[in-house]
Amino acid sequence: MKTPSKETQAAWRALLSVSKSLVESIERDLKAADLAPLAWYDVLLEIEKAGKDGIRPFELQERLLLPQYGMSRLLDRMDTAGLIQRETFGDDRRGQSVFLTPEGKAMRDRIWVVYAGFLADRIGGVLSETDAVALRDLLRKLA
Amino acid sequence: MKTPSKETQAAWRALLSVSKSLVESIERDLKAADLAPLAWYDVLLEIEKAGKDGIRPFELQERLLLPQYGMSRLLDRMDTAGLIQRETFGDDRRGQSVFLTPEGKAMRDRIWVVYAGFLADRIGGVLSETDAVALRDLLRKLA
DNA sequence: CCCAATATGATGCAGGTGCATCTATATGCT
DNA sequence: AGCATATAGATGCACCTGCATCATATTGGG
Repeated sequence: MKTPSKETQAAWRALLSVSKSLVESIERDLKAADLAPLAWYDVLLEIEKAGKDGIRPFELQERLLLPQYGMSRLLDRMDTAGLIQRETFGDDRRGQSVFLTPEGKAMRDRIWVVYAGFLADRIGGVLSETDAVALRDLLRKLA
Repeated sequence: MKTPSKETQAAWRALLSVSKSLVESIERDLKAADLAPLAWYDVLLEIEKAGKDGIRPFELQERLLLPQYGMSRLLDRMDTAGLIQRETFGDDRRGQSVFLTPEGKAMRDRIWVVYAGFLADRIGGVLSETDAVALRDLLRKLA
């Protein structure tokens, strides 16, 4: 049987526990500030980056690594919350294009205040620029 | 507003996406082999490490970073699946001690075959020992 | 000794996720 | 054109998770 080295196992355990702790931490911060969760931020950001033509749900799925049904329901909730709009368009009547509402844009901005603080504090405050680059490079090897 | 550097943001995005992808990947492998999910493995391992006296649920919560109700229900399911046993004991009649059944031990062993292969392949195969140590150290700074 | 505070674990409810499947439209092969 | 296949997105169902709260047992202060 293939057996991973102690170093491999230690790196993996650190990866699991650190990412879990950090995600839970930022999610708590967002909830405490009455803001939407991280997944919503990612969607809001992608839509905003897409610009005035909006973006197709299936493109969002691919970029954010969500399953199709997951994105469908996430967009449902964000729509209900008034943060996005979905419009069918003539080109392909199966599809739709997703846009931010002003409230969606405002929500992204408010989340970013908390999120940026978290990143600057919990990551920027702990890792030097050199460390951050090294970490990113090591993680990329795993991708 | 505090703004995290580009390097900080890139490291964070890599951390999020790599840990997510790897976890989904091992979960898929386990499911494909008809085995229990990762969280179950962690519990089975901790119980086994605890030895013949078993382990208390609240100790499992602390070690595995699960909320109390999460561990309570996880143990319910594992009990129903016949992998563990819970016994109340005289010392503190609020509490209980958790033990592996033979099936639980067997499940842990079978999961480890898949899990070890995954780690050796997807991490050990990609990172040198030096890389693995460096990654672990960088992640520890974030903990 | 008694009562408030604390610790251990369980549970009702609302909401989120995975899986399979469904509907509707578009494309391609003959 | 006609029909099989593929693509975009929605949804029913079972299960899982978070939150609040509960029940029970223990501890500590007066």
